[in-house]
Amino acid sequence: MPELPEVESVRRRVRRQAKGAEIITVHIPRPMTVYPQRPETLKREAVGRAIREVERRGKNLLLRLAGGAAIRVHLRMTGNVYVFPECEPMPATVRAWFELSGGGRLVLDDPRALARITIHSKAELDALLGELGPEPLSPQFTLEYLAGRARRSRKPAKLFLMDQGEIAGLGNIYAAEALFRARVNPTRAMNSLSRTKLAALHAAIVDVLTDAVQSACTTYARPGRLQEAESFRRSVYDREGEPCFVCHRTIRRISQGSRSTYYCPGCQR
DNA sequence: TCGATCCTGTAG
DNA sequence: CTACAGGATCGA
Repeated sequence: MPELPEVESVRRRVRRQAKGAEIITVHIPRPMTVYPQRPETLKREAVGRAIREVERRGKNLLLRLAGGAAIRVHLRMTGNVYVFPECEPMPATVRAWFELSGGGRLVLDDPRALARITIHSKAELDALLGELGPEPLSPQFTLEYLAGRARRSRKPAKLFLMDQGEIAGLGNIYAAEALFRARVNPTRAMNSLSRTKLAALHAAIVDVLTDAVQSACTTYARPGRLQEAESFRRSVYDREGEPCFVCHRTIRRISQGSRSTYYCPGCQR
């Protein structure tokens, strides 16, 4: 669901509202939320600890706790995290929540109940995050890196971009939008792209995500559904049958890896 | 690489 | 009613 830009907006909000607070109690109204761990484990390891920092790695939201452990929140398709004042009633779709010192409640809200919260030691978390590719908005994500990985991958470009082990944080929307901006056909095998195309794709990924982070962070101040940022203009995603803004041909939808891919058959050859 | 699975909401 | 949804994982 939320992709990197939306998770980043959540991170900034949660950091402002929860950094420094101590976790007083833990409530897991929906035990599956903690799968494959047990609610007891999360309670035992989190209660009494202060939230030292709120970070993001790919689509993972990380609450770094005093003492070295970290809580990992993955929002999946429809999750959202925010801090509620104690006095406000919580939605029925809250799947887990922490009572914080100072009276706030840090809440994981998720109608579809697919989001997950787990707690990890430093070593455990490092191993988990080690599976991820580089952050696309960090200096580690270079054209050299992309070209090196591309050379070894026969995957269609769209699936490559969505592979969290290649690049961390792109999902269905921004992968499609980056391919459009780079004028790359989503079905093209990664190892068949020219250096020029790879350079365009690298730049497009950075541009699209930079724009989207900007939009997402201005769109979400408070609780609500995390759709993609309102002010981000989709060029292809969910525009099947509509005209391309650039060449006016009809946007098409195909299936890749049992997900929808949208693209412009004129611009992306 | 596909299909099922975890779930609920919404659009058609 | 069915199809589909911005994610990820697992087994066939």
